[in-house]
Amino acid sequence: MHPATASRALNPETRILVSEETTRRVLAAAGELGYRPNPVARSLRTRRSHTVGVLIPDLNNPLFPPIVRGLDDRLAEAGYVALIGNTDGDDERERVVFEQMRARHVDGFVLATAHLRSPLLAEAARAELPVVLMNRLAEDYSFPSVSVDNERGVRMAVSHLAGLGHRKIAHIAGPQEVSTGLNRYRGYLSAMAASGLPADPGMVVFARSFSVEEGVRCCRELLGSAGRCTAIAAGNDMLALGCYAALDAAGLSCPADISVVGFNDMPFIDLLHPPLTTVRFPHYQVGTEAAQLLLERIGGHSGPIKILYLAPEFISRGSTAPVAPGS
Amino acid sequence: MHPATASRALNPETRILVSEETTRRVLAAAGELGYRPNPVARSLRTRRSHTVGVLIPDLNNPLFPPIVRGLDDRLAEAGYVALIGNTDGDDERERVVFEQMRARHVDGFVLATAHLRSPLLAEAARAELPVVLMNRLAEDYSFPSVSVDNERGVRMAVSHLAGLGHRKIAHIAGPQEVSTGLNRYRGYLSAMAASGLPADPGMVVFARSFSVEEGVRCCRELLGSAGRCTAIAAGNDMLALGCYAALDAAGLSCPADISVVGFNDMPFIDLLHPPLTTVRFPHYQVGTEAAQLLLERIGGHSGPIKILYLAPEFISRGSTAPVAPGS
DNA sequence: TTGTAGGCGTTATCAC
DNA sequence: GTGATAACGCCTACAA
Repeated sequence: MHPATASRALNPETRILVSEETTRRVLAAAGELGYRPNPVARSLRTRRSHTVGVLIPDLNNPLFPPIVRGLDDRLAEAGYVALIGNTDGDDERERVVFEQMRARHVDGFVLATAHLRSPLLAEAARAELPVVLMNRLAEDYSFPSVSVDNERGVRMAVSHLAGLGHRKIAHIAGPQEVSTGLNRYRGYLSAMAASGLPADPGMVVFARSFSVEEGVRCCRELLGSAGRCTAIAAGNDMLALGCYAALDAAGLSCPADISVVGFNDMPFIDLLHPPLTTVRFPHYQVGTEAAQLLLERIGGHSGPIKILYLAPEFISRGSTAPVAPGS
Repeated sequence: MHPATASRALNPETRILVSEETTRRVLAAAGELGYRPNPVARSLRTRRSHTVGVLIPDLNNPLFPPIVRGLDDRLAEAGYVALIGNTDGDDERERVVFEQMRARHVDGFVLATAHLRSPLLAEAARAELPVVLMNRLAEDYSFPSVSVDNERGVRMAVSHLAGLGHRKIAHIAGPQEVSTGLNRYRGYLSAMAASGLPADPGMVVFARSFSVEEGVRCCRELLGSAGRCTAIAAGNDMLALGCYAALDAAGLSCPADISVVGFNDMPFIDLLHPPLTTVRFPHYQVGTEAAQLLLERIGGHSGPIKILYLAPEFISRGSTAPVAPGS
């Protein structure tokens, strides 16, 4: 037989070069023999691995599973697979995993882990590989990215609280080296201004990480300060969970004494007592859109860099209530 | 230069064949040039992709992220990466994903998705590829596997309830085509016998899936039956969550009216009201051990097939209480 | 439309 | 201890 002809017949892209009759026979034979083209050999020849690297802090963060599924599903449609790397927010691990994936000749990267000033971004730029940021933003527009409009999300939360009569609205801000932390903080400031509420610096506490423990610590700090707040807009649901615990420990009740709003709408967060009022984040779509953007770049699309924002949705549940008359 | 020699020097396994001096020079040169061996070419030659396929039902099930991290971490140590495939419990999707991974020449599989009578297992056997079952069991010992001792776990739950004075202990059983569902049901039966409690068939309802909705349905059914139970041992935490909802809807309180025990100790399940009493499952270790078993098979280890059970741990929290005197 | 030939980067197997 | 050579399976000029 004629291996080259068979190859042409097997590959949908080159099939037009082959007579229908031959194609038919080749496909039939391939079916009989259970023939499967070897993607390794193909990769060696075409220098395409049909593989992309995905760096996230930690798959155990409930934020990520739906995002990863979105990525995976869209990538699979295009014949790609994702290699997932967990970095635990550690810069060194991040670098190592990135290098290992490069060594495996991934066709591109989706980074959900980059600190705003991470050396990884410079390295990625040098690599001249397609890179898409997810749930993070490069402020200088040097990389395509997909994220939720965090500022708008927090504004929705704050104006909801203001609408309930709250004036002393505190914010537990996430880490400011991370774009979500920074932009939600900005959203808080602008929302307070827009609602005509005073921007009291004592009403903001900065968490060192998006964790329950930090939420507890920050909430405790807020409770200890003079002129106590009547509502808390937390940087995310984890921090809000910390508030629940701290309020409980302080003998305060949510929402009777203090209202709490989260951000993300984590799975099962609606089952807590009280069910958490929060800002929903279209996790799955963040994944599919990031995959889409990356596929476009991999496909040689060299148009302008796209910065995609997905709209957040405000979810009103039981953790917010009108301000108590006494306050 | 001498490509073959360089190759030998670069590969730790064959380095002994090369003089120290040469090795030193090669490594130095490689360092200078930023040389990275191409794993694709290596795979083509050695027929090893250093890649393994992992099939799970759904990454969004909170059970899986920690398991996958365990797998990933152990595999990474050995220079392997995991390709994660979500099958959503669909036999056809399962087959397709499996085939695609085979086409990518994975070196082995970790299956967490196989129904007891899934055609996938036969296919896997035919493939003569190393396969490890995770959180599932092949009853005929034809595959290595890692799972929790489900029977023992449920026995711990039931004897805890019996110790609290409960005699009418119901069970919401998971799907019986899945080994976890089946074995936990068996555990319930044997525990009831061991505690000298009657095995009333009316006290068992079978869920069609491990989901909150099915938990609601089954719990409702239990509540509707005569001689109502005073405690429920649910097949897993999701089903227990369904019980919470159904009890709520029926105006009953947990644990005052009915005690509930789950299985898995899902993340955040301790934050519910009441915090769920459950059986902990060492998720991460299931992942690392499955990876270990697979690596052994891939490494040509051809000893007897290992069936590994990890011990469950009983976690007593607020959803169980002594039986009410009136009952 | 089909055949031919060379090469992708690595390593196994010789021979030296 | 090192060099030469072929081969892994596929793709793609180019020639026929």
